[in-house]
Order: sequence, then C-alpha cells, then structure tokens
Amino acid sequence: MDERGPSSRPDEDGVSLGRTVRIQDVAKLADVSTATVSRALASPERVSPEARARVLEAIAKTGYVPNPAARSLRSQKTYMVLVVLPDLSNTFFSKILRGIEERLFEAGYGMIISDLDGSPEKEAHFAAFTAAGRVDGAILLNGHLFGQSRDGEGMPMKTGIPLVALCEAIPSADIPQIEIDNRAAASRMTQHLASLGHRSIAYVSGPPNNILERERFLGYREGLEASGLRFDPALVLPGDYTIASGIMAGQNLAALATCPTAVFCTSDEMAIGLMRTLLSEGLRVPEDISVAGFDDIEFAAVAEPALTTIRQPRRELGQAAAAVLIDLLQGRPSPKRIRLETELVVRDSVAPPQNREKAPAKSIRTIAMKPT
Amino acid sequence: MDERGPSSRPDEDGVSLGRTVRIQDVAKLADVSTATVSRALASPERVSPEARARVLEAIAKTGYVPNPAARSLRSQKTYMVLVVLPDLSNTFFSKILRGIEERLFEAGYGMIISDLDGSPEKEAHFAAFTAAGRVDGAILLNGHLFGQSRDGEGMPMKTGIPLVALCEAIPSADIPQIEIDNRAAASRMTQHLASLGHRSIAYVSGPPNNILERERFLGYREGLEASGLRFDPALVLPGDYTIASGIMAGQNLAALATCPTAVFCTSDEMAIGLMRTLLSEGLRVPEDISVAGFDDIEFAAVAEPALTTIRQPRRELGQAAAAVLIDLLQGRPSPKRIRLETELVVRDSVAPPQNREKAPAKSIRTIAMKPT
DNA sequence: AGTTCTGATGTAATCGTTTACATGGCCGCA
DNA sequence: TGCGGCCATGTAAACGATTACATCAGAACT
Repeated sequence: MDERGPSSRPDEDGVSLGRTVRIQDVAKLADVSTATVSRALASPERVSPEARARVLEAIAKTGYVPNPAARSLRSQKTYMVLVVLPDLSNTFFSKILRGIEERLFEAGYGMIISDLDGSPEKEAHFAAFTAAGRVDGAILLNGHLFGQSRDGEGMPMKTGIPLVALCEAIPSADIPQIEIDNRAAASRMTQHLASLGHRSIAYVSGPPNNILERERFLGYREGLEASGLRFDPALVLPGDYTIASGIMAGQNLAALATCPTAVFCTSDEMAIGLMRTLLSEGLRVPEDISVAGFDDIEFAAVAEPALTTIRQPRRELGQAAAAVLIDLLQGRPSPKRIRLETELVVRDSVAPPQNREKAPAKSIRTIAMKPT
Repeated sequence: MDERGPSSRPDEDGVSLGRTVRIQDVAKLADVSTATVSRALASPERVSPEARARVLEAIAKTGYVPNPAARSLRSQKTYMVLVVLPDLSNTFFSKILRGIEERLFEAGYGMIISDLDGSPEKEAHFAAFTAAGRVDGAILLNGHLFGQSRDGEGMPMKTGIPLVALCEAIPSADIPQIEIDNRAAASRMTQHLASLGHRSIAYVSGPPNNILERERFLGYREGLEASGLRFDPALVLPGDYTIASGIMAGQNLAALATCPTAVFCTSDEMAIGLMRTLLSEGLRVPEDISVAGFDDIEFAAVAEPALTTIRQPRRELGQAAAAVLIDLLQGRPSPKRIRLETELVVRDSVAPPQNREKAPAKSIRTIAMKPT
C-alpha cells in the first residue's frame, strides 16, 4: 500500500519531511496563508516584500516543489507541449527538436514527443492526448492535423489548444506556419546547376502528396523554366527522403537511357545514398555527374565528395516555432507565418558538366584540368 | 477569462457538451456511480458485465476522456516517463529514442524528453522535475545521475522513482543497466584489425571520464594484448564522438611521425569525419590506412568507403530499457542487467595493410591487385 | 433457518493547488 | 472627520478523478 515508507527518512538539511512538502507546510512555516504562498510564486508583485521573503525562505527550507498535477487540475494549464513528428530517428528532425526544446525549456515548458511512425492508431491516440488536456499546445511537424474524422483532408482538428505547424505547412488549417521557402530554394538550386552549364537535370522527389515535395517540385520546374530548360518527366525519379530511396534512385538513374549531367536530390540523405550508388556503378561525382542535396545535415559536409546543398536553419526553425507557440500560450500576439532564410552551400559534389562521351574514364583527368 | 467560449458549440455525434465531459456525466448517463465508472475502466473484472457495457456505451456517447491531472493528483501516477540524454540531435540517440517511444506507447506511457546539452542548470531543473512527481520513472542515457549534490560522483539521486540506465552504466547507482558489452566489442574490432596484419593501430577516444570510453579503451588494450601488440600511448587520439572531433583526429593522425596503418574510431561520426580529412590529405582508405568505426549508424553503410564498424542494436536497446522500466513501474520483477549483442560489420574501409613506403602513391594500384 | 462469505455497487473523503470573494487597514481627498 | 479606493491578505470553494469504507443482496454452508 505504501511503498515509499522505508525511504521516508529525514532528507537533506536535517529537515525531516514526513512525506511530501505541501503548500500548507510552507504557509505554516512562513506564517501566511496558502493563497499568499501561491501568489508569491505566481505573481510576486501582488505580495508584500516581507511576506515574499518569508515565503521564499520557507520554500528553501522545506524544499517545496509545487505539485504539477494539482496545479494543472485547478488552473487547466500543464506547461507541457506536444511535438508531433513523422520520424524521430531522422537527423533532420532531431536537430529541429533541439531548437524546440531549448526555447520551451527557457519558458518553463516541458516537451512531450510523439513519433507518429506512420501509424493512424498513434494519431488517434495523440488526438485524444491533446483532447484530454495533457498539453497546453502542440507543434506539428507532420504536415497534417490528426484526428481528422470523416471529412478527410479538409477537416482541421478541433483540439481547442494552440497549434503551430513547423516546416510542413498545413493548408487547410488556420494556424501559424514556420517554414522555409522550399519553392524558392529548389528553384535556386536548379538555377545554380543550370548556370554551371547543365542542360539535363534530374530530380529525385520526396514522397508523393507531401507538401514539401510539392513546393520543391514547383521550385524545380520554375528553376528549369527560368534557365530556359525544358521539363522532362523522365528525369523525375521517385524518392521519400531516406537513404534507401536515394540508393534506389541512383540505380534508376544509372539505368536511364541518357544519363543527365546533374541530379537534384530533395534531401541530403537521398543525395548521399545516390552518390554511393553512382560511385559503385563506376561513375564519378562531380566529374561524370553532379549531385545536389537539400537540408545541409551534418554529414553533408563530410560526404565524399562534400555535398552541395541548401542549408535549412533547423535549430532556428525549432526555436521559432517554440517561440510562436509560447506567445500563443501566453496570449501575446504572434506572427501568422515565419519564413526563415535558406542558404545555397556550394561544396564539391557539383561542377560544370564535362563531355564524357568522347573519352574513356581515365583520360577525363586531363579534361578536369580545364577550369582556371 | 474564458477563451474556449466561442468554440464550445456541439461537437461530434450531435451530443452537445457544454464543456468538458466529466466522469459524473458518464455516471449519470450510465445510471451508475462515479466509482463504478472508474472501476469499469481501471479494473473491468470488478464490475458486472451489464454495468460495464452501459458505462462503455456512455463513454462512447459522450466522448469522455479521463482528466489526467485529476487522475494523477489522486493516484500519484502520471503515466509519463522522462528520458534524459546528452544530445538530442545526435543520430545515435534518436534511433534509441524511437525504440523507447515504441514500447512506452504500447504500455500507455508518454515520453518527456530532456536534452541535457551539457548544462548543469538543466540537470537541476530535471531533478526537480522528477522530484515534483511529474513522471513515474526515468531512463537515463547520460551516464550519471543528476541532482547529485555535495558528494559528487558517489551520491546517487534520491528521486524515489524507478530509474533505468541505458547504454552508459552508472557505476555508483543500484539501478538496472541496459547496455552492450563495449569492452568485448572494442576488443573484437581491435583483434579484427590485428588479424588482418595491422601492427600499428591508432585509437580515437571518446570524451574523457565517459564510461563508454573507459570500457572501449579497455577493450582496445585488451585486443592489442590478445594480438600480441604493444600499446603505444602516442597512438591514442582524443575525440568526443562528434564529426568535428573526427576531423581533428584526422589532422593529428596525418601529423604523426609514423602513421599507423589502421585507426579504430570509437564512433562512426568520428570515423566518417576522419576519413574525410584523410582523403583530403591525399591518403586513401583503406589502401593507405584502414578506418573502423563504432555504432553502425545509417550513414556508415553509405560512407565512401563503406565503413567497417560495430553494430549496436539501437532500437532494441531503447525497447529493452523501456520494457524494464515498465516492469519496474508495474511492480513486476525485472532483470538487473541486460546486455544486447553487438555485431562486427565488415565493409570496405578496412583492409590488410599495404607497404606504402616503397612506392609512390600511383603505383600502389598494382599492389592493390594482389588479393584474389 | 441462521450464519458467513463473496461480489457488485454506492458514498464521500481525499489528492494539493489556484483563485473568486471577503476582509480589514491605510491613505488621500473633500 | 468621513468616505471611496486600493492593497495585502485570508477563507474556502472549486478542479475531476481514485479509492477506503460501508452497504446490501444473494449464494453457500452448517
């Protein structure tokens, strides 16, 4: 019945606390009412300096820590935030998470993580989770609202708590969006490739129906157009942002009738997987084919060759989302949309195209001398 | 005062709920007492089938979700678990996290994450967190107990809640440990290198005072000894498991008077960073120098060359830790220590040493033909 | 038939806060 | 001096569940 019995000896400072320290104990010791103790903590300016000092002293003496359950029960606030994401083990998200955690921590909020893992069952569970009032707000990285019933796509979740969409905008929902301009970034990369002389630029896509993917694909086409290149559907290879899909795309690419001189992968994972395949197929990057990525994950800089990519400020994205949510939670006005800057990071995996049909692989080295 | 006002229209199923559905509402609808409703949920066998059916129906009709704060206040259980880790953005941890989350979810527990980020301030905060009873238990990935006061190393945290140490054993604490045999694994890799003919094997360490590091270092020395090789302190390069430290170690390595023929890096991140540096220094892997890693992260297989490493079953480690903690929380007996198997994954970054002093780099290719 | 036990249910106390409302003292203004 | 207002504080009613204890009906045994 009472498992904590044996360990309930006097704790630190010689103050023996029979059990848990309650606000009453503090009140008694400070010779004030519980209301004053509560106020001294929540809104110090509403308590006289002397009373406050006594309360603080009593708290220090007893080691009092407010009981969150009781606090939450009464005040309807949990100081907890739910973060929903599709895949916790993905490098891309974990860096963002860190940004989120930082800000939340500063503001005194805890972070509960839900790895959706593609399971609708989990979605339902976490919809209930929010409904039960276990969290004050949520940050959604999964690109859609969960708990959407019959109405399918169109029906936003009515949780009644503040929500923020991070990275993947949620079109039908009227909630703040924190994101980058995926379209502009993709367009820029495409134009970068084109400006180096590439005329045949393949594209490795993200998962279908993904908002990110739609935007990036639009950017790709825009970039082609802006560079006066024709869009060729045959050069669009399916992917899903994973290393494995990059490897697959590499195989598909190598099997293409006329191999393009450049590939734009919409994630670094795919780019790295793809380079790997290309390399083992005997193609060299960037001499035979240029490869570009997206995200600038840690490994992009140490890939071989180092990956040219688009940097997303992941930590900052997380921080911004958390900041907006906190504003919302605390009733402050907050921007409806934040777009953070991306950056084109030029490394070694992209180079001007070289005429590889004319010579066997070995002699290419001489051609490579050309640039000055 | 009441922000939810405007959105409080009838919800689903046409059942209009003025505000939140309470257990009383369910009780009234099912024509039983609140106690029966509570029991129907917590211990169905203690309620008659008819009553249970009525309760369940009423719950379905009203969409009742128990209020966690109230439940927690009364029952002293939160159904929340704290996971403490040193760096959330690290690939290695995030895969483990996923394993943890899976198991916790199945058992109905939520996961709160604390990214320690090397900040003692945060440790204090989370010590208070557990003390306040916000979680029922914790999984520690950080290798020590927080909240250790004056006594320094030796004083285990007295939180009064079940704890489990994952990966990094906590020597002074009497809590279950889930881990791999780091020492045996490191020894095995060292012997693997030696068995290929390497006589001079460098070691890139983890952070000092880290338990993992200590074990792996012991394994390294053991492996050397078992292979009849002498330990040379000059071949131990400092690292901290990060890519950056691997890059640094690569520079130090290249600067060494007599370059070893093999390097054992105690993390894949370091191995990949190190290979990168080596490559740009003009050394080839594995022809000039073999590189081995530890962990088998996703990128190990697609590194160039593909990394020979030790596979840690990360997801399983997370699952096992969660399972043990759940046992503990539910009063079941649980193992005091679980050691999961590692696996030596042989890829391309390790090869027998080749005599590189006799010939200039170019002609090495002929030597490389040797293997049949 | 009387007693005891068991199983299903209800009643109401309890968990530890926050906070609406009441109180009382003090200041300043007329 | 009297009165409105403000400030600091106290009192006590929530918040919404769990659960110890009481109750009661019926079964089973002597």
